[in-house]
Amino acid sequence: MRYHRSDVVDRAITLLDEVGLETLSMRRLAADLGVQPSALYHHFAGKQELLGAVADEILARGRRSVEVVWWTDELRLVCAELRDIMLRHRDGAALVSMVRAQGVGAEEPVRRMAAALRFAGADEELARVGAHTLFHFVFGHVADEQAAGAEAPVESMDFRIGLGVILDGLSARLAPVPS
Amino acid sequence: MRYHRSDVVDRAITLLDEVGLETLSMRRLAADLGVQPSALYHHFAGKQELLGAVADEILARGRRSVEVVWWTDELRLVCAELRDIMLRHRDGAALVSMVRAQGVGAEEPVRRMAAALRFAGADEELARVGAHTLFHFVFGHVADEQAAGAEAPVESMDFRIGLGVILDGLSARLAPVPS
DNA sequence: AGTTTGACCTGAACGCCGTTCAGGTGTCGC
DNA sequence: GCGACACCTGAACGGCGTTCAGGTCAAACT
Repeated sequence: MRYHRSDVVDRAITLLDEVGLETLSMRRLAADLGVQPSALYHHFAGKQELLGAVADEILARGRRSVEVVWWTDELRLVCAELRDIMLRHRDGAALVSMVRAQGVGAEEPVRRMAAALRFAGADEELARVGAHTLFHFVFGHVADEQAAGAEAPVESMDFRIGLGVILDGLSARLAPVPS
Repeated sequence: MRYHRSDVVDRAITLLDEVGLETLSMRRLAADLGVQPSALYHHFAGKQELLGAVADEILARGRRSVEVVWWTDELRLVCAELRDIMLRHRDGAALVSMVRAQGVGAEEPVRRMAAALRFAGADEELARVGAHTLFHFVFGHVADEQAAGAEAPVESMDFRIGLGVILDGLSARLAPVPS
């Protein structure tokens, strides 16, 4: 069989769901494709780049368009959507966090949150800080859920509460109480 | 030379600062101590346990007592202190996050934050959620700083702002505006 | 139609890694 | 003096990411 870059990414995602991030190795993925490990290096410079592509593909697959009603609702929806996307794949949150921390992809979530904040009237600084704060909350929280191994609770109360806390804090900086 | 568990932990911390988390291997640590790799398994069941002990030691070394003035100041101080501790060691935040996520140590920061919140009048749920939210913010933020490789800015504006956002959100749930 | 290109792959090797195990050795309490 | 035990040796196992020189085959070009 002969593969394209996207075939390899697809199979990597399937394998990720089967065996988890820790067990997902170049050799294992190659064996799964019926190919020598060295063949993968024709498509990717290394494992980091592969995982970056996997993370970006996972994020791209979950895109939904959101009707904007009110900025805090929009951010709430974006965060809930990101949580759903992560919960769709084993170790999804850990993967995306890792990839973003190493600067090899997964920049879209932060960009989206920052854009929503700017749209809500935040200045550049607050948009940047707020987006990172939300990112660390959402992905940290979901990574915890997934590491716990438990099946995803249909609705996590803690997630809603924590998200509400941050949004309230942002709210106070965007729409200060009239004097 | 003959070593105790604590000697190994001490040397591991020094080596961590020298070579970083990625390069800190059992074999390298053993070579550094002038000992066979297998010797380490007399002190620790595996690498995870070693890293857990290292994280706990790093956290223990940074303990300061804090005079409580007002709960939001206390939390601000605790978070700033944790940030300082992490910045003292290469990849400190990444190490502690990893160790906590895998449940092999580093539970004190969350416990301390939760205790402070309970003391401020939070119920069990808000204390738990608030503590995790703060943890993910502090360690996520510092991990980003350290991954960027840049020397630690003496004072990070973004850290203060993000922390302020979360504390404001918590504040709203602890001391609701009088009607 | 014949030739060339280049995408995709092979097979072997290199130097790491964490971990296990059977057995040695020296120090400390009795 | 002696036994117990904390600490270590030395060798091996299986796995990892990565490199490299070279092979193959379909598609594009003349």
